Amino acid sequence: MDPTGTTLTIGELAAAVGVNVETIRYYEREGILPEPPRTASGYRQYSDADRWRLAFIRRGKDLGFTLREIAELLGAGDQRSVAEVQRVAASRLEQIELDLAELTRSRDQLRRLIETCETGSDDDCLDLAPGAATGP
Amino acid sequence: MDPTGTTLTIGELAAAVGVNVETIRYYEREGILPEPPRTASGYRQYSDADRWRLAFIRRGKDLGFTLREIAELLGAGDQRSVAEVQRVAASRLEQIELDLAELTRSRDQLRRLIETCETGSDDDCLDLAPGAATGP
DNA sequence: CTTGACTCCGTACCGGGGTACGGGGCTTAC
DNA sequence: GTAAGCCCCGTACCCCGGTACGGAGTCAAG
Repeated sequence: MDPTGTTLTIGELAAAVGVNVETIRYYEREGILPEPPRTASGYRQYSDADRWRLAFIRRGKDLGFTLREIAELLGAGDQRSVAEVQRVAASRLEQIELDLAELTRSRDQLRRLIETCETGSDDDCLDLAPGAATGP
Repeated sequence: MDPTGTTLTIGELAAAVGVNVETIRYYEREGILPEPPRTASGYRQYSDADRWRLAFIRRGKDLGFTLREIAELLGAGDQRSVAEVQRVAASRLEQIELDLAELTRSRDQLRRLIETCETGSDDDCLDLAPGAATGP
């Protein structure tokens, strides 16, 4: 099947990009990857453009974009614009900053809890509670 | 029903702790809250100990523990120990540090991407790609 | 007594991102 | 020709922490 190597089977594409075959089918179902042409016997035939698209999706995921955002970026075919990438990236960045702040707060609270368990009262430690009422 | 106020209905407990009624039922199903005694007609009767337990769960969640970890901490009734709290807290803290590191990496990558979109080549921006091949 | 708010229960569903299964058809190398 | 290893498809299931639904029973206030 295509000994010139200009098209890829789903398994070859998966291996090339480092993704599960089922994942590719899932992306297709979700409309994130377009339906490729098929051989006479129904096998999917992927092109280099598809390989690029899939790698793009991976990069997007690594940056923390959701599949919906990535779909949006890949969205209207060649309508992808620098402005759109900037907009989505900025919005994602904003969310990350929020998540970081929250996680940092949790981290600090946890550190205080551990400190309390080491040097404070057992009751406070067992309550997980900075300043709460003592247990039952 | 119990005008002395020594027990709480599920709705009262929910209001007292700031939680949805369905959530309490869910916690019970999951074994995180014990099954309370019932009135003759089947209504759940919660005690102050339950109120404390539920508040504990909330605090635990705020600290980022999973419900399983919280169940573990509440686990063997009064077997809760300072050592156990420290162990679970330390393990959670470790995970948080990992998450923070990963999120920070994403943030930095995103900042670079936005920078590229502002001042670099459009192709690099549209690839989301620091140093990748250019698109189709 | 009636009305309205509360409670009961089981079950299904949400989002996000896939993974797994199973019974069949195709291709390829030996 | 035959066996291994792909690929097809639909469907169900995973985690997590709940939320929603809907019909029936119960409780308190007026």
